[in-house]
Amino acid sequence: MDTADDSSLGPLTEDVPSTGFLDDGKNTIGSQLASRLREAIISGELEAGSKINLDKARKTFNVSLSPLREGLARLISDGLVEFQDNRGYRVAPISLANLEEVTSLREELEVFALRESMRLGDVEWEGNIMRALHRLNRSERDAARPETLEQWEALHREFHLTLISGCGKPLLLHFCSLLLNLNDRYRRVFLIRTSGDRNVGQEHSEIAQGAVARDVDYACEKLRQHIHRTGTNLRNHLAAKGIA
Amino acid sequence: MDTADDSSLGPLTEDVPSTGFLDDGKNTIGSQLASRLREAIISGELEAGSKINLDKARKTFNVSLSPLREGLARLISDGLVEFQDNRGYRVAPISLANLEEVTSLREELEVFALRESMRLGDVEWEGNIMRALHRLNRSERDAARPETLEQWEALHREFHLTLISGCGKPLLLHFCSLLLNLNDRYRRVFLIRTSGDRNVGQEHSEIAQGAVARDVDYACEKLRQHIHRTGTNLRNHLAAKGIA
DNA sequence: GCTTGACAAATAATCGATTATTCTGATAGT
DNA sequence: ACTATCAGAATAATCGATTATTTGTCAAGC
Repeated sequence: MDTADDSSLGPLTEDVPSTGFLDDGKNTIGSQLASRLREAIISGELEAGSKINLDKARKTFNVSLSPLREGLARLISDGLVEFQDNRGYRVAPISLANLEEVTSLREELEVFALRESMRLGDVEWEGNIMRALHRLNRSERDAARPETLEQWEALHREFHLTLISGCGKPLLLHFCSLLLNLNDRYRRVFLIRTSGDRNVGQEHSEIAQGAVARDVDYACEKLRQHIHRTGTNLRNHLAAKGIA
Repeated sequence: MDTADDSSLGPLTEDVPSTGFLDDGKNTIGSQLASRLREAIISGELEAGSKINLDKARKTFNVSLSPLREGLARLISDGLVEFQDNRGYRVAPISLANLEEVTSLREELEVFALRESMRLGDVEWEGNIMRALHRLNRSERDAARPETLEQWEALHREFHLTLISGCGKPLLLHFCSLLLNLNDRYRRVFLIRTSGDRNVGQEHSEIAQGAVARDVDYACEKLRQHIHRTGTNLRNHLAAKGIA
């Protein structure tokens, strides 16, 4: 039980959006690998805690060691990969404790960032929220079609990041983005569909409405509850699968 | 004005504490480089914002590209180095805005971590604080002898991390450690000696006393003020040097 | 039976050389 | 003069091979 089952990881063919020009920094093999691996980990394609064998990965992706290490190194910053000298890389493990920390820190940091955004955000920020909300609410999650799940996840992530994008604190945004990554991995791996007693769409709407209306206490409390509920929900799913 | 003046960076000879055994993970060249470079950046030896020329660095440190990139990649996680595809690495720039964010986030995160530590920390945690405080207060900062500054910085960092080490949240500790790194760079570069109207030693003592006495509001407020004062102090020094 | 040590296989780290990309600055055209 | 273009230099990225370290296995000794 040492090596990840990477059977379904095809060779990398990054889907460049072909917006025409403007090199947005996904050019090197190392970068493409980082994206590919990030997706593989968050989606659960690479099992949490499993060792990443460099030689096998090299063959799987048809690359040399250098860009492979490069890509993996970046995922360390994301908290998705762990590393030890002379022992190589492994997919960051998951645990109840980790999930609870991620949830707790999201409540603390995302709410703080939302508060700051409401203090500092301008009209463009408001507009971005409404757009992100609309796109998210229009998106459908069909468990039968994985690509819709991926799409929803991307829009959901986008919504949460947009909410706090007005805070003017790059480091804080970075931390939140990181926590969101970790959180999304739990959802994608453990949550096929959201629990029945929630209307997640409405929760998002309430947060967004409160934010643009600058009702600080309301919006922050709604966001906190939203995060907390997701945490509780996920915790139950982890417990059901016997994960400590 | 593109390339860092790395003239004073000697070849790497990591001072292994030679505690005898127990490989604590500083064995590879990449790791040693990471330590060496981290120190060089925090101490200001490598100028903020300067480009890191791989070829020159390779010669300076007498290493090959692979471990050099490896080491630099780790400093990206620390927020001390920035990277762009095909354009290489540069020392993370400093700015008033960044200092203010670091200070603001330290107030938020370190105080939160202290509160959690006071809620969860055990007697060992208390003991560690008293030890760290004692060692810090015994250490002297003599501007004429750089090694005492380094020593003080290490102990100071140790004290702050120990304070919050009982929080049981590895990710939070990681964030705080990172912010402390960034903060220390500002201090080491801009602050030869602490401003006259402060008794930093007493501030540390008050925080520590409050923490072990579990006087949550007192300790947290003292810590917050401590961080805030340092921020203000540093901001003045930056402003005096005309840094925006 | 259990530990210890030596060897071999597997794996990670590093190197030197090669390829790809970006930067520079000289030149030609407007 | 000013901008655009292109060759050559500088620099970053990648590769394939080599070296170092760890892990697994098995036999000897207790």
